[in-house]
Amino acid sequence: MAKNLVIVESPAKAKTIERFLGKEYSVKSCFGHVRDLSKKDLSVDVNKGFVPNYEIPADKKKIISELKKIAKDAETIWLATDEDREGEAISWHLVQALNLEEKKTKRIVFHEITKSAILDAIKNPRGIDNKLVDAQQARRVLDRLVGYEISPVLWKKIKPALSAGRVQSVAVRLIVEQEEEIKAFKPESSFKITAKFEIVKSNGTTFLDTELSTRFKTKKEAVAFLNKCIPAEFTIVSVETKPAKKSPAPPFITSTLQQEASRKLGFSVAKTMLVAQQLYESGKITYMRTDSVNLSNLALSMAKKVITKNYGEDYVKTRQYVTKVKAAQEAHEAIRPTYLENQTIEGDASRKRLYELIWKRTIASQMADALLEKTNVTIDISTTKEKFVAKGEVIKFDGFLKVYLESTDDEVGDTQKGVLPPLSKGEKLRRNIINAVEKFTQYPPRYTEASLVKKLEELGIGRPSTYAPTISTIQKREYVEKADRTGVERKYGFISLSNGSIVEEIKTEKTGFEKAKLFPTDIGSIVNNFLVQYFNNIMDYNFTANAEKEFDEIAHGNKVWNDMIKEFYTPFHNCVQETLEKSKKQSGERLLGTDPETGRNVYTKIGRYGPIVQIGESNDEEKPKFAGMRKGQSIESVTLEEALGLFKLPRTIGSYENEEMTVAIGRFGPYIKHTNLFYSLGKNNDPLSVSQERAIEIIENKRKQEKEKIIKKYEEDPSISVLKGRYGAYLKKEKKNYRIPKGKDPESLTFEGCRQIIDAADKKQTGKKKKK
DNA sequence: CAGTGAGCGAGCTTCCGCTTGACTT
Repeated sequence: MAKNLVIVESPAKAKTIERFLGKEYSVKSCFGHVRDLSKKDLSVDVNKGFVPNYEIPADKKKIISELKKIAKDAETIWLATDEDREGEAISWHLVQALNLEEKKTKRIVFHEITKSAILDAIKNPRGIDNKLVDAQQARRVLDRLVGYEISPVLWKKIKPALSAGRVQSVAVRLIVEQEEEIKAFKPESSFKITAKFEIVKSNGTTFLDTELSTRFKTKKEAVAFLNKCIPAEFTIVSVETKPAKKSPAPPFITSTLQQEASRKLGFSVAKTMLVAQQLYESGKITYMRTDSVNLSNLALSMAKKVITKNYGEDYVKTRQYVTKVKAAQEAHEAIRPTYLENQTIEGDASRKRLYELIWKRTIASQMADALLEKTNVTIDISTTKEKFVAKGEVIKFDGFLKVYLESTDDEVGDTQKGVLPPLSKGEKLRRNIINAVEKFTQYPPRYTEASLVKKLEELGIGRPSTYAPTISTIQKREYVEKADRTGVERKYGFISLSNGSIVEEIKTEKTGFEKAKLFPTDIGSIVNNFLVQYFNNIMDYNFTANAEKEFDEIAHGNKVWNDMIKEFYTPFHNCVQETLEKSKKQSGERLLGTDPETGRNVYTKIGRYGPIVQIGESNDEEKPKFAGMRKGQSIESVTLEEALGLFKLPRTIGSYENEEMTVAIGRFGPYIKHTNLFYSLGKNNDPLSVSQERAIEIIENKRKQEKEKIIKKYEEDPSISVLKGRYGAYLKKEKKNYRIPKGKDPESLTFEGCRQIIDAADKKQTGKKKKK
């Protein structure tokens, strides 16, 4: 048994450290937090100093008993959890959960996983910082109080199973308010003037693209300007060149990795984290949940070596970046390749692409600035005071641009700047073509998953480990949905002057195209408006930042954590009580009009399972009729006609094989029912208009697919079959699925073989149940 | 997997932050 037990949070980290420390040390991981408030109830004694009631969650029991056993025999236990608020608390919880003796226990910290950093840490142990632990307890208790007191208000006043929280509710608010701004946005148009000039030289003609420094509000003004250009002389009045430089972006942290992987690779936030986790576990990159842009000295010298070898000494510039994120806790390094000499790795396409992105970003961050020369050319028009301007940009030294350039969120790029032909002051230019194009102002951009993370980080809300889960929570609760919009056609004016004549045209363009953007749902808007009205301080964008200041006070010993919580809780709890008493039930009800058949009112509102349409009042003698709304419909925008259409279902659309076919919409979308079997209509078939022929086609298609899935059937028992599924071949008996053990060929599986697999699996299952 | 929705009332839902597998059809 080793004399020393070292406990870290991540098993991958444990493995690495064990190599550095040798036989005397056994390095284990505790897999993050080991104790938490019980999920069942509030678990905070609000009447007695907010004492938290911690327990060891079921999935942590095993690891705790294992650590207990090793700790008992060890001489010294080294708590090497992260050096931040949560990490300090994990160490404290370990002491509590493992009953560690104070004289046997030492707390150590390191920021980079290198042998020297770890040996250094071992030489400088300390005790647990109880003030920092208290700050974490305040954070934990505050989040519990907010989440577990407001959520039940929503269940009563809006709909069951909803949730509210310090982080998720503000994330939803950002999206709802952005959408409101977009709805209120009135695009304004103006005419942008561009001109192409000819430069005639003895060795040929070249062209110069320019833009007028002013835009015109109306078509009339634009036409008047073009008319003035017909007789005009165009003269270069100035050519200015000045040097400029571009610097590389800092190395990746969690949020910037998510943004760049989204822009450059099209990854969702969840996918980026999944792939990064795989790279981390296989030792390819450093830890992927970090808010620090810091690189270890080892990494800096490795980068210098690689850059010198690949691109030459001129391209090296060692840089240490300073973290801009205000709430940063900086327990880890930036995200970088473990071995910078590996420009690429083996593995599937996603891993390879994400790794290469990280490699480029890291290397570029240690490279020289790019040196540019910017040129501005101003052209005088003899008949009017406006000026044409040409802008050029030449790269004199590419520096870091050789490897990597950060992308931006703006989809519409500026006109390409490039090399300008040689020009001089006083030179006369010949007009080739001048265009006036009507341009519209753009509504504010909708959030993508990654740009929402960026915004949250700027507000200091959420942590690297929670960005991805938060994004998925607000979608799972159906507050927000990720969707595409095809966009609509829009007419715009186009006026052109060439060869002395002016031609006016009306052209069309696509606008409002969106891809994978976050849209608020009806429920999201209703919940948000309710929370903003009744819990304005929690919904304030500065609530978290202010709370963080108080956590810092606690960590510095200037404030007692229970006092801080009390100050918050007393008015907060009053607010909860008052809201329960005073607020009305929110259903987002909207009167659409009257049903022409019965004359009854048609409403749309939130029902127990989501948005519904209702015909008639609930206290009418005849019961009201209900229908669930379809995906893509919303309380706000649904029309009376669309709403009434929902009541045309279920409808019978004829028969097939002497059995009736009916079409309806269920929880999983529109479907056809035939002989008690369900066939999904999919996105492309409209349940209101789908024909008998098309329905039969769908049924036959599904049958064919089912047939193709079958690899094997057995005469002995027709309920058993070998099928082809998403994860390869599997066994099915009645409604249960079974895995086929590795090494067994599904094609040649005998009936007896199947029986054995099923029996073995069933036995294992009952065994598991007994254990529980 | 699959057709709910009023009202009645039981019993349930919920937070944020730290970390990974075991499992899927």
